[in-house]
Amino acid sequence: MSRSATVVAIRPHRKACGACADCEVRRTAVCAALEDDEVVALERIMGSVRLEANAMLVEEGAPRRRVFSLTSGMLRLLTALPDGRRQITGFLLPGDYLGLLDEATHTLTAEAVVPSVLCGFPVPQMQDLMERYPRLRDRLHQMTKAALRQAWDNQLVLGRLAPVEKVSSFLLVLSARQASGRPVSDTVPLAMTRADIADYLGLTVETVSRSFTKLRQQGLIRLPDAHRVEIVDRGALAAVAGMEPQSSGSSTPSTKR
Amino acid sequence: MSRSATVVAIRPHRKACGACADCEVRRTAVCAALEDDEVVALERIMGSVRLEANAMLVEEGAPRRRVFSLTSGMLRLLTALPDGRRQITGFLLPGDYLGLLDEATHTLTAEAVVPSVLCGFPVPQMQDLMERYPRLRDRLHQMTKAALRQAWDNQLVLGRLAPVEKVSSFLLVLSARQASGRPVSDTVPLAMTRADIADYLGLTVETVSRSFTKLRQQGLIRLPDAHRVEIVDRGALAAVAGMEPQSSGSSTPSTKR
DNA sequence: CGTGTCTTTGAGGCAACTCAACACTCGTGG
DNA sequence: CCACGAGTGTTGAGTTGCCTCAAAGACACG
Repeated sequence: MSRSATVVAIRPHRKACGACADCEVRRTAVCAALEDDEVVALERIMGSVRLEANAMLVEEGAPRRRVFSLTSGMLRLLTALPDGRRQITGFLLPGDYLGLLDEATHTLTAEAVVPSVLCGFPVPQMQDLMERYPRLRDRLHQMTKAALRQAWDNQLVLGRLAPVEKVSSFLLVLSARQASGRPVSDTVPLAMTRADIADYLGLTVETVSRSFTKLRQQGLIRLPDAHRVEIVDRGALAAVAGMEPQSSGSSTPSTKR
Repeated sequence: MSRSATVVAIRPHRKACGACADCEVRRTAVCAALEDDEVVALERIMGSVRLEANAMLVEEGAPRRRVFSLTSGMLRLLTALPDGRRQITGFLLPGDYLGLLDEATHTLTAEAVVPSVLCGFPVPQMQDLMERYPRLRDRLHQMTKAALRQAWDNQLVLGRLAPVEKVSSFLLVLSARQASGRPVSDTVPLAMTRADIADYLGLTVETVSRSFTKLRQQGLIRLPDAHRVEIVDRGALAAVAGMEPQSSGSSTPSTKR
């Protein structure tokens, strides 16, 4: 079993590897709410966290002592049932925030999909900063709303889309999110495993794999390797994802009305 | 077709039927953030909205001119696919807020499940008030976080629970929400139809009906009539809902690991 | 070059969906 | 007052498609 390589080095973030000023996500993460001269306040309470692949950052139910901002890598957020079933609620990309819900304990487990780096902030001090800089609080509110939007979209995907549709939707959304600003590339890197995709979409690994194969056979995507997807026909993929009527070919996804 | 009886009477809320002061949801809705003497500001920009059953309040994509607070009745929030499939994202109970996401257009369709009454607030004036009363904005932030929590829970339900588990979970959550403060009653009124429940849980009406029957036959619930459920064995119901290990009887929900 | 993990593909079973029929409630109007 | 029809809920029979189980290929790592 490779899963599980628990906590991690938490270094008090000295000016070691370049400050916030030249951070990759300076303009997209929480800190985007602050001016350059204000960010130092954030920097002062900040700790740096490095995670190896599959390392667990926080576990569901654990006390919520710190909140995090992902600077590089990818995290999966998940809940697990007693019998082992998993539901991945979402993937965190660079710039995303961990700890939107200010409850006493974490409501989701967070694990690294690939080696990742985060900024960690002690909760009490973060609250102080939020009072001092209202824009910081506003930014978190805004990120909460974005997360809610995503969660609502996911409910549609989970509840009403057929497997092939789910995978199509997943690819399009991931493609758009990873582009994030830059023009969308047609090559989408899939950092996560099929098992993660399955647990995100409410399917099994086999069904995910078969769905990829179907999309490839229909010429909508190419699969140079298991962790890279080339989107060949974006329009058709969107149509399959159930985002457009487009009664084109004879493709018969499944459950309709 | 009874569905669709579009918009509604919007009266400029005179002091007709008692002011906010003696409102049912005065202490649970958005307005709970304001003192009695501050609420008048809210009252001044407020309009009253009455909906008959199945009337549509706002449609997905329509410009978001007003936001609402539900005072009585029940609303369903949903998205529909071009081919007619529906996913109900959630149900609004008295005290709940409609318009948490401040986007230009509504992201969800809102329809009345039963005759309902709401307070409506023009968006620009509401924003003014939020600047004047920060606690109002804080309250909305808090309600957004609660909604996010719910949406995350729903993802687990939709993605990983078997039909009977879904229905059990639904009953328990609804029971808790409708109690809202008061001690939870074991009799849960179901205002919505089986079709609504199905579209909420990602099932068909038949499967929902059969799930109710199973739970009844196992003695976990009683069904005095189609729209009232008596919870007989809360613990067992929670166990079925996948919230506890409890390897009791021979019940075999389905998809496990 | 083994070993373990991940991915893909195949075969088969079972559960949820589809289709269909019937029971029930509740207005409406004869 | 009762017949009627529409809407809703339940139950049954059959089918489809996803999951389960199994095995082999692909790939990374030691």
